[in-house]
Parts: sequence; C-alpha cells; structure tokens
Amino acid sequence: MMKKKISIKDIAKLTDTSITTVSFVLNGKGRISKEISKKILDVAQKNGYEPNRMAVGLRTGVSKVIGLIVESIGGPFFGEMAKVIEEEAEKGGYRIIYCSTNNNLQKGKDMIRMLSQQLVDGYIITPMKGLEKDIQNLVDNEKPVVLIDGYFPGTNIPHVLVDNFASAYNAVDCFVRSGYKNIGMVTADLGLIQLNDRSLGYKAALKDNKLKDSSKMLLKIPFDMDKNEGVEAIKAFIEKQKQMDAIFFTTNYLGTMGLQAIKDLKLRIPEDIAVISFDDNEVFSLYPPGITTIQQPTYDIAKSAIDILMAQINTHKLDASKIDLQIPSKLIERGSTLAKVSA
Amino acid sequence: MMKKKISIKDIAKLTDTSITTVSFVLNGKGRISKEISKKILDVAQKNGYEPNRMAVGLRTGVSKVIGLIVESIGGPFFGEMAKVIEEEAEKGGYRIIYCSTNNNLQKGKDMIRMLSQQLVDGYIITPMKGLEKDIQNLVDNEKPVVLIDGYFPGTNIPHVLVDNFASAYNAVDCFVRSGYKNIGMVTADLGLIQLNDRSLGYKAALKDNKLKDSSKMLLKIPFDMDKNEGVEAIKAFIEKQKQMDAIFFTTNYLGTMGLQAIKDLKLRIPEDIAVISFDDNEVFSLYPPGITTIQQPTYDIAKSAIDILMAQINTHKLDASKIDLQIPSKLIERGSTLAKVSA
DNA sequence: ATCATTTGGTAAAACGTTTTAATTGTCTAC
DNA sequence: GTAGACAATTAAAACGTTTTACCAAATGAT
Repeated sequence: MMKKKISIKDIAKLTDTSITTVSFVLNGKGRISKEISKKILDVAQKNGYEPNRMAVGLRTGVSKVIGLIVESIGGPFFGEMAKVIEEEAEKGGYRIIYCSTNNNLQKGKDMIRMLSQQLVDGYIITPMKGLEKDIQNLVDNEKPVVLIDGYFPGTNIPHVLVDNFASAYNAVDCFVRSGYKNIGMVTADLGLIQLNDRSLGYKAALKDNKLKDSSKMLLKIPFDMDKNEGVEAIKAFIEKQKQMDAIFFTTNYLGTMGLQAIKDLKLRIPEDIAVISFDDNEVFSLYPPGITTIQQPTYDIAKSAIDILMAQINTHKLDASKIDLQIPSKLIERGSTLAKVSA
Repeated sequence: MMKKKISIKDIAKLTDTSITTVSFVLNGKGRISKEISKKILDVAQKNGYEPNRMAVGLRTGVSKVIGLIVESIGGPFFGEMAKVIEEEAEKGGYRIIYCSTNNNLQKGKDMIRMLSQQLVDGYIITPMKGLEKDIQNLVDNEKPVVLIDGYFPGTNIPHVLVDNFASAYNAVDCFVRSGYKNIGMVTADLGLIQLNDRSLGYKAALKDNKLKDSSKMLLKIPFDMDKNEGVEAIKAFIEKQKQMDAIFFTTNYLGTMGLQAIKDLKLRIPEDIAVISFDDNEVFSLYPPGITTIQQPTYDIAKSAIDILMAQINTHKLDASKIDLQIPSKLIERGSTLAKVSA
C-alpha cells in the first residue's frame, strides 16, 4: 500500500519519452504522433495518474478553487445557495472552499486575506459593512468577485441578489389587497443594505397606498439580541401597537421569532394579525394556517452568481463592473393573509 | 494597483540576505542573528508578505486544507456541523473544502478522487453505501479520515455519530411512559446504517416493553420518493393503521412530511396520534403543540470529528482505527407526547 | 541537389518554497 | 599557533508541472 503517487516524470520513464511529451499529450497541446500518444495515455490511465494540483497551481497560478464567503452556511438560504454554487462550479472543474464570517468583520477580513494567498481563483462573497475596502482591493487586483445577497452602493462590484425593494413593496400590496390597513414591520439592525432596501420598499408601498405613516409601527431588533429577547421584544411591540392588524418580518429568523411571539400572546392568524415573512421555509408552509412568504429565488441567484464569476475567470478582460442583477422574488400566499373579514 | 505579490526572494533582495535566511527567519528555524531577523521581519510585515500556498504545498506535501464530504450542505444538521468544523479547523490554520454528494455514489467517488490529488490533508466524510472501498483505500494510504453520522460495520475507520440505537430506544420509552402502546415507525430506504440502528433501537424497545410486534406498523419510504408522494404514503399508512396511537419518524425530513400528513388528515396531536421525530429543528419547536424530538449533539459530533482528525494529522502515527464514538442524544419533550388520557 | 518548411520531439527554465549540506568566520582549549 | 567546536549564513537541490525555444529529420518546392 501507500504507493507513491505517479508523476509525469515516471510516465516519461515508463514510456521512454520526455517529460514535455507526456505533458503535451496529457494536455492535448503540442503535436505528438498517434502511437506515442496512445502509449502515454495508456500508461497514465493504468497507473491512475492524477496531476499534482499544487505543482500545476504553482506553475500556472490557477488553483481551480473558488472561495465562498458567507455569513453562515447553516440556515436554509445559504445552505441551498452553497449547494447550487458547488454543483455549477464542479461542472467547470472548480471546487469550493468555504468560509463563514458569522457577521464578524475581522473574520471576514481574515478570510479574504487567507484566500488571497494565491489559493483561490475567484470569490463569491456576501458583503458586510466594513468589508468594502478589502473587496474593492480584490477587484482592483483583477480578482474575479461576485457579491450575493447584498452590494455596496456606489461601488462597481458585480452583484446579484433578490429585488428587495420590490419584494417588500409587494408584501405590503398583498396585505392591502386583503384588506389590511395597519401594517407594521419588524426588521433587524444589522446595517445590511438589503434590509434597508426592504424597509424602503415597505415605506414606499405604504405611501403609494396612502396608508398612515409607519414610523410608529416599525420595530428594529438590535443585532446582538438573542432569540428569547427578540421574541419578548416582538411581543411588547405587538401589544403596544393595538391597532396593528398585519405585520411584515424582513427576515426568516425574525419571522419565526414573530410566530413564537404571536403564539405566546395567543393571537389568531390572520384574524387578530396577518403575517408575511421574508424567506420561505418549511416552518412557514407547515405552521397553521400557513404563513405567506417572500420566496427568494435562491437557485437563480446562485446560478447567476457562479455564471458571472466563471465568465470573469474565463474571459480575462470582461468588464463585470456594471453588473447589477436584481432578481424578482415570488410571493407565496398562504392562510396568514386571507382576506380580512371586517369587524 | 495589481502589485505583484512579494516573494521570499524579493525580501532577500530587499534586505541583502539570502533566500534561505529569509525562510529560516519566517519559519523560526535555523539560527539567525537578532538584527537580521528583525530587519527581515520588518520588511516582510511592511510589504504584507504571505507565503504562496501552492509552493509550500508542493514542497512540503501539506496543503492545510481538509476535505468535507457530506450528503448535502443544505439542511440544518449538516449546515450546523459544517459551521463548527470550519471554526475548529480554522484554529489550527486549516481551511475546509466542501463537497456534497447528494447521495449519489458516483459523485462521492469522484469527490474522493479529486480531493486525493494531493490537495487535502485529511477527510471528514459522511459515509454512504458503496463508498467503503474508496474510503478504506484512503485509510490504507495513511490519509487521516474521520466518518461522521455513519460508519461501516466491520471496518476500522474512526467514526463519530449519535447513538442511534439508544436514541430510538429512548423515543419509544418516552411514548410508553406517556401511556402510548401502539407505536408505529416511519423510516427511509436509504441503506444507511444509522437508519438501521434506529430501527433496531425501536424494535428492541418494543420488545423490552412487551409491546406487540411492530412489523405491521412500520413504513419504509423509498429513497426516490419526492415530498408529495411521501406525504401521501404516510397518510395512507396512518389511515390503514387504525389502532396506532403514536408514531416515530426516524429523520428530520420524514418528520415534517409526517406533520403535513397529520395536518391533511385533520388529526390532533397528541390526542389522536402522538409524535416523535429525529433531529430537532425550528419547525418542531414551533409547530403546535410542540413536537418531541431527538436532538442530535451536532456540536459535539463535529467537534469530536475535527479533533480526531487533527490528532491524526499532527501525530503522524496515531492509531485511530479503534475510535467508535457514539454520543448520546437529548430527548426534547414537547406537547406531542403529553400523557395519554385514556378513552 | 539545395533550400525552405513542416513534423515530431525534447532540454531547460521557471513557478516559490523548504531543507540539506557546505562555507565562512570566531572562539576555545591545548 | 593550531585543531576542533560552534555560530551565522548561504548555495543548491528538490517538489511536479507548463511552456518556450530549440533541434533533427522528413517533406516539399525549385
């Protein structure tokens, strides 16, 4: 056992040819006769030759690895994303090296620094506040980069994400169509542009529908609040806003916290309060009476991101700086937004 | 911009020393005078020197990367796992390269082959039927390997997973304590040893409690069934087993399918049917009246796995072949197993 | 027959490290 | 003073590839 890996040099010796010849045959370059080619291919095959990635990487400067930096691979959204990205990358012979930042800025910076030690050919990153410089630096150094799930306003870094503004706008519209007029919103204080866009969509929709100003019916959960505290905060919020008859949660995890809060308060959905949450997931489809959600097109986002990245990698001088892909979401209507029966 | 990365050679030139000296200083080897050391360190620091991983890898044969091969990174269980593994690995300066097999044997084989092209120093793998040979081959070639979430009976590959037998046994016990006597089970037909162990635990518990033989009240969902078909199958199963008053789902996804089925049939939990599912997750805590679950110690499993792997990597001649870590699970009791009120 | 071209093949450099073995001084001990 | 020990430094080989530039032989054109 422990057969030493066979190298190109060994194959050369075995076939009585030169290293160059073997390399040429294996890569389909140069011009080598059919017979010699066949002999080399046979020997390579028989001995299970696999090129040494490190050597190739050192010589050519390409690693065939792309770095995926996300907030956390756990969770349905990024998990699903990672899966698609990995599958698509694999088709191009690329592998994924995965890093999570847990929303920790320093960790994000570290990750970028590590990966840039010539070990990845491109990056897919979920941006976070404070990482602008580091990412811009990659771009300036002509590293292929695609941002997903967020972007940096005012910079020229290609990005693909759901259309957050329109999605939130549509959610409010859905409430209105069903007869709800006092629509509150719960969001998080993470400094993420995507949450901000959702807020803007919400506010714009209120305004367009001539509904009362929302400043009162808006709750921002601090980023460092844990789950239980969050539930309590939401409960307090709901109790205070007596007239509120519908509530919009801007993220998945806020939505589940919200359900817990509503359950604790023994309120009925949608009779006492209608609900919409961002990010569809199993809880929402199962939880009675079914929670209306904004389903992010994870597949499309991931697919587009990897495609754009590959395009950058392959055609070296592609100008991707103008790519701003905002993909529409899908509103999944369930029981939580049934038409209101006026009291 | 696009400053060419600085190399050890450049630093040598800049400090008027030799390549060797720089390498020695940077790695704390050899014996170099304080003054020269300082000069070199300063220059390296100032220019943001980072060693070229490829070159190091080629020269030393270690990549500082470990391969994580799981069924699918999506899903709460593996996602959480991946997170812990990545965090722990990072402490030792290792990065994770991630691959999912989607339960596809060929893909699993391909992954192992790719990763073994000298690009990872160790493997964490969720085993699947048919991969025995390939994995054994890694072990024979002295590659560090740890299996998680499953194992190959009769082989000597270190593994860490939840104690599936005891977990299932405890679930049945919980039903019995609450007064349920006709306990059915729904499992999947994936050929996975862990599911088999769960079945065995279930059967043993039935026997020890002198309950009626279970062969009738056992449903096996074929591996290629989609979600809707699964729900239908479970509905049919429940309707057929009139006397069944409790049901045990051996996986997360079967559990949620089961909830859907029970909901469709308009049965009450636990009055009409008590429920326990493997793998705790948000749905189960939220879904009224709260579903009792077997919570896998994901953190412990992941932590142990990476620790064992690191131990193998660092102390080269560690005999890990006897490591068989079966970690107890935690039964989270919720409303779905409240004491039965006899009719 | 001679020169130009093509065809089939290879030597050698380079990528950026690590590490062995060698080379210079300096110092100690006799 | 000289032999050995030791300290500080370095030259050079090696890891496994890719690729440039070159060479010899065969073919074609005149």
